[in-house]
Amino acid sequence: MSDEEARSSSAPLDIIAESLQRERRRAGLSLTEVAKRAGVAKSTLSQLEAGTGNPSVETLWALGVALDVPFSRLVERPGPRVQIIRAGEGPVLPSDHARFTGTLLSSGRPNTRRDLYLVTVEPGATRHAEPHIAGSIEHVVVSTGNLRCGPCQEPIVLAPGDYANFPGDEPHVYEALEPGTTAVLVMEHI
Amino acid sequence: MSDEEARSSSAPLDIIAESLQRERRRAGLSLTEVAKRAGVAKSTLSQLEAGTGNPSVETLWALGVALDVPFSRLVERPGPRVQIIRAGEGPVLPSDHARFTGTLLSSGRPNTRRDLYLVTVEPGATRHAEPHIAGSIEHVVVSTGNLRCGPCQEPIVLAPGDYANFPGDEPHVYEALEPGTTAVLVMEHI
DNA sequence: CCGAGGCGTTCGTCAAGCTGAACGCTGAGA
DNA sequence: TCTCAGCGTTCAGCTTGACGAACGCCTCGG
Repeated sequence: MSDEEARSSSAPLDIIAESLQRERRRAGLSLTEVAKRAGVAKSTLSQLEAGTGNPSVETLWALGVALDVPFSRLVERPGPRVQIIRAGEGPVLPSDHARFTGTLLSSGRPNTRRDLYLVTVEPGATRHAEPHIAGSIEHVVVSTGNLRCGPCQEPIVLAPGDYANFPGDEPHVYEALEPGTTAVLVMEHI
Repeated sequence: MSDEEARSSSAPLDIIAESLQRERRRAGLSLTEVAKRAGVAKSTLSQLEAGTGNPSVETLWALGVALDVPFSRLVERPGPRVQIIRAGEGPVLPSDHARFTGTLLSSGRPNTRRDLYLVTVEPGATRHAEPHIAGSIEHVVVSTGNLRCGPCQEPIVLAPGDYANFPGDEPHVYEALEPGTTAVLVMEHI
């Protein structure tokens, strides 16, 4: 990339500059006011919003508190808007067992932190899932049927409406106890 | 808090110190190696892992890249392990309409970025939800019944298994078209 | 018409983060 | 046993971020 343009994605400092200004505007606050609340010099904030400067964590943290947004909102870029996936549509997870289907409903790009699946499981075969990347957590809400799932050592049984979460970074199982078992799976990558 | 102890939660610099060391160990890398990959002096990294120092964003970003973890992993604290909430249990969302109940299944602390709800809606009343904090997105998967939901201007109708997401930071509605309508709601705060 | 108050930017000064070199330490290998 | 390579820590220096004051700009209100 040449110089000033097309850098609208990569550099963290530019993302911070954008985020800082966006969040401040949305809060309807003046630069002066935010600087005062955060306890940083307004000159510092001015430079940060201009993309100049390389804030320390303490400075950025203080600004996050003053703007009342989680820290990570300031260092990452926003996303799209509306999506619908009808039952039966959407990309289907490749599965070793025909009795297990997982449909990817929502996924962020590589550095995103949660995937949303609709899974259907039929009795007769236990799906042994290999561990995913470290730190991931799986959240399961059963819609219909009964599902045994969880870490291999300590699986749990969920009925419709039941919810559980467990580590996804160690071996775990999915097994239907009734035909037509469906569940919503939120795979969270921290 | 007195001095060194019990500070295991608040200060961002301590969180960073922990995270940096944890991620480095899990990657099986030496401090020297990580510093080299990230292009920062190993003295800098040493101080950061010791909790001394207040890194700039560029430095921390480089370390995140070198460790191959998302930036936010370094500035936030890990979580618990396993949880189950049986149908009917769990804290219930206060609602203006008796015909709408939302049960909080999973939530992080204030700075967390997604809440997981099980909602049940009965026909007869439309729930007008006030906008939540900016940037939030709502993901809905219908378990049973039929649900009309979405932004006030453009609501959509979902059948069992259908999925949709829409901005949660503008007015939106939930309305059941059948008795016994239930859905899983992932409220994502970016 | 013009002074007051707020806004965001720019400039010198000072403290603090980042650096590279030197240090003590441990373990493998001749 | 001695050596050497690699580890993580500590120490002066230079660079740079954060600060406060002064500046130009705009909008009210007398």
